[in-house]
Amino acid sequence: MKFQAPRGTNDVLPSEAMQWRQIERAFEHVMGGMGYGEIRTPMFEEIELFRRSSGETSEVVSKQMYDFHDKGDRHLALKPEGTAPAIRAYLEHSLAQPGQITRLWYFTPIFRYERPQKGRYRQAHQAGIELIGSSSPAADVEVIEAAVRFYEAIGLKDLTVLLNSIGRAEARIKYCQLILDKLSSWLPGQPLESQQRAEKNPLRLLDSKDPSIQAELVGLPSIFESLEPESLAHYRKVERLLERAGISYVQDPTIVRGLDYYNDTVFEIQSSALGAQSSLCGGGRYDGLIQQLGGPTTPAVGFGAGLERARIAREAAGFPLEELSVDVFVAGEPLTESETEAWVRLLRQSGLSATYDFDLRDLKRQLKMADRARATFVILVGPEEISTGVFKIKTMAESRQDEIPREQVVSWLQSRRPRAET
RNA sequence: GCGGAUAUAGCUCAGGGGUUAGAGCGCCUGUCUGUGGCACAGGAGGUCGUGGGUUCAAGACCCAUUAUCCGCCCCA
Repeated sequence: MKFQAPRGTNDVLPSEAMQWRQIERAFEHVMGGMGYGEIRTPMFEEIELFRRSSGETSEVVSKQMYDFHDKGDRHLALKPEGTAPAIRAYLEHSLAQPGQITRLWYFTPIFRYERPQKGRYRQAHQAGIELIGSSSPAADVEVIEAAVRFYEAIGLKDLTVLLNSIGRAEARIKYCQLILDKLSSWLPGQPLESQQRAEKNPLRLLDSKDPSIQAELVGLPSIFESLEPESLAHYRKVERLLERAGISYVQDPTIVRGLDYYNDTVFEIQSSALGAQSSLCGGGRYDGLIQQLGGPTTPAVGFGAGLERARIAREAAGFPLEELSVDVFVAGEPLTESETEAWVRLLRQSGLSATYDFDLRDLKRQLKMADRARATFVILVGPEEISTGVFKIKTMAESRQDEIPREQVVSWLQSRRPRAET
């Protein structure tokens, strides 16, 4: 019996793990710099939390949750997204202070039972932020800008920010009716799939790839004509502030989001490197969610970013996998075994990474090992060095060798190491 | 959940019923006695995804199953 990782899950091996750490660190750094604090929430929650927040009819809740009953017969679900748990914790611990703004970031695995594809997995990782307590368009823009700055920080270019407004519930209902009216004579003969879609969320018909639907929708007025004046003004202000921030965007009426809690501003950031799963990140404003979860009426905005997709896009953009490396390989001889070990220990305690050959085979072989291990330096610890107190240090990439007195070795290495620990 | 493709060495891939299954890269060893990379020579490594079936004979054909990829759907 051979085991393999469950469908739609991935092992992350050391060289790829380094990419992950860079991405996570960049996220933490960007969000920290904007005044966000980290929040960590459990891997699973009461299933009801997600039903109440994302909406019963959303695909995520109705079909894709990993849910289970525990031994106490609690009905739980592995979290399929990051916002609802963060808000739950925000309310549970009374982080809310009247009139104050709360900024949170998180990094979490998420779970969805879906058919896997590149960029779509059953366990994925999501990083996101929630800006709670402001209804200002400036808050929307801060959140969008945070996402953009994060992608810049990890070196991704050629991204597209897609922006839309879906207004408030009443405007949305009105607009959906418009869509249904437009399709009323056409819909009855259509596949069940389209009909169900029309029933659950007519807005979703807008981003259908079916050309016949698109043909039917020609001439449909823009959602902006149905928006309440406040929503429209909010949207226009977001546009102006984005321009002022130097963030280019494309207004896209097909961005409607799959989770029910959004209102007004919705956005996605896309990369062309990702095939069908082109969305790197999605978010928007959710002024009704906190009340829905039992809190006071509180406006909020946020986004969730898929990190697998960020990593794939980064790889497609030509970022190579990092090679594992060590700073120093200590080459010794059987005669100098204890001194060799002592050097390894000293270097490690001095903050340099160091390894050596346990078997202390011949020098040629040890140099080869050092090469394989991508050591920056090799220090030779032989009888000669020990008696004279002057050590030979090879800088591998430059094939050069320096002779350094014992007491200067550590500082010599530290000052020449390519880059400090990241 | 629907449609399609793929699975052979650590990696990328050839082989399409008939002796001991191949290449490139990687890995190991030697040429090389305190000096890596390069070159040359040699070597290790495969129950051909898994389980059944057809056949004198299956890596190849058939069925099932698992996984990955592409499109739909959905979204991160």
